Amino acid sequence: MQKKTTRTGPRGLSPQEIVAAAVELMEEQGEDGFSIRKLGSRVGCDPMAVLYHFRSKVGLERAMADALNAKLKPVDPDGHWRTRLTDLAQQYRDLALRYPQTFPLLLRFWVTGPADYRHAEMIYQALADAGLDDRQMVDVCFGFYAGILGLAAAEVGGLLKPATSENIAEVEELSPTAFPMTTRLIPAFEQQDPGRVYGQMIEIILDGIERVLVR
Amino acid sequence: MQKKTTRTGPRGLSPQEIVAAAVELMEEQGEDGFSIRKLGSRVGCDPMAVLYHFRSKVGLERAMADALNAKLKPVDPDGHWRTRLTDLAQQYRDLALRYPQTFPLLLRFWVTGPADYRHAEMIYQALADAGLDDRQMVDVCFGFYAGILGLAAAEVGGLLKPATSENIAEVEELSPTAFPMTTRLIPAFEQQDPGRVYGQMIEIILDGIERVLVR
DNA sequence: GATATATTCTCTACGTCGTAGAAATAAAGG
DNA sequence: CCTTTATTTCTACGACGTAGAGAATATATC
Repeated sequence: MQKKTTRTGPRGLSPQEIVAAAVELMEEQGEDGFSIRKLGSRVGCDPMAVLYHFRSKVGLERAMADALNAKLKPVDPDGHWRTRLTDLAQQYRDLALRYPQTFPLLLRFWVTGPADYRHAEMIYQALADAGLDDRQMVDVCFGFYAGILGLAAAEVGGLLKPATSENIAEVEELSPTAFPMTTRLIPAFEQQDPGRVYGQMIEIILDGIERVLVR
Repeated sequence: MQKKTTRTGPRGLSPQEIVAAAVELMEEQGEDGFSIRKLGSRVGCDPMAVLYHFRSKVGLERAMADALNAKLKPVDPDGHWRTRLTDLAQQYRDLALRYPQTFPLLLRFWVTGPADYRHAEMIYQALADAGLDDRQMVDVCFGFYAGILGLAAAEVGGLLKPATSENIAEVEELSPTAFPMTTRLIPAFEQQDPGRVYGQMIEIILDGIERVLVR
């Protein structure tokens, strides 16, 4: 009779490694192809072992989001406040570009874990250096964060890409009288550059923050 | 013998009504509780009839997103450009608050359908009135849209809400030396107001747009 | 060392899901 | 009438998340 080869009991499965494998799987297969079962077979354990560590699929996804968040590096505290916020914003963009499939989780779980506090603290300090008062700091911090995540998510969603020829064809179908601006801007659509849009928008927000002071 | 009561063949099932019922179902049950099968039983047809009209669940979700988008009303074209953009931004906020479960679809399908063009045209015209050149108009339009959607999504995600006592307790656990700002701002956390954060951020963005001109 | 307890992992099974494929019905055009 | 086309239903399949029970290991207590 065949002896059962499956072994149970503690094997030192590390939650961190599971999360890392989960992010990898998500990037390879996308949200639709991502499942606890596939993840289990990838890390070589029963699917239920994953759930034991994270309680549910949602719990795992939360952990994945926090793992992404934890990849951000502290900004240089000696830089100008604008430089620091720009740096942080660019880090979010880079994160989104490197993990396009996983990044949207950050917009499902707006607060994911301890890493959030570190980033918020950086933003608060930058805004304090900018001269905002306490209430403004809190308001602007959350607004800034939400705006950045929206921008980064839009980029991985493909909104900021230069228009394809199909896009252009679609726009050319529009009535020039009903859509005078849209049709006029066709040449500009083809020359869109996600990085430029992103950077431009960051500048706009930082300029706006500066003007909070004089209002 | 019981006569089969199920009837097949055209019955005048309208895609629009299906989408409306889908949004309703999504609002009642949330994303997890939302399924084609439940939707079918709600509109009184076989689940596959739904798929016939929308090809797939994703196709249906796209249509739902576009249906939400189509609820926005044109802004008064005679208003100041700032008023128009503020109005539009507030409409997105209202939409998110009224359809919190469905709204996140807009961040999955960044461009959903024809309604998008109408909104984009409004933004272009406002930005033209603000004095931006063609390239700036396109860049800022997409950036503005992404930022607004991020803000609205953050609000329905609960990021902008005043801190709960559990939040506060969590922050109080942080080291005051490692998190000087965060701990200092505790009083401000309790007095957060989503509407104020949202409005403040819109102002910041509009101020920033204005300053694009003088750079 | 022996025993008890807690932790970690596997197995089995259940209900639900999206949807491919085929068949049935109705409407429209000849 | 017949043929074609557009709708709707039926059936069935594989995959999914996870509850519940049990097995194996580690750790604590004596």
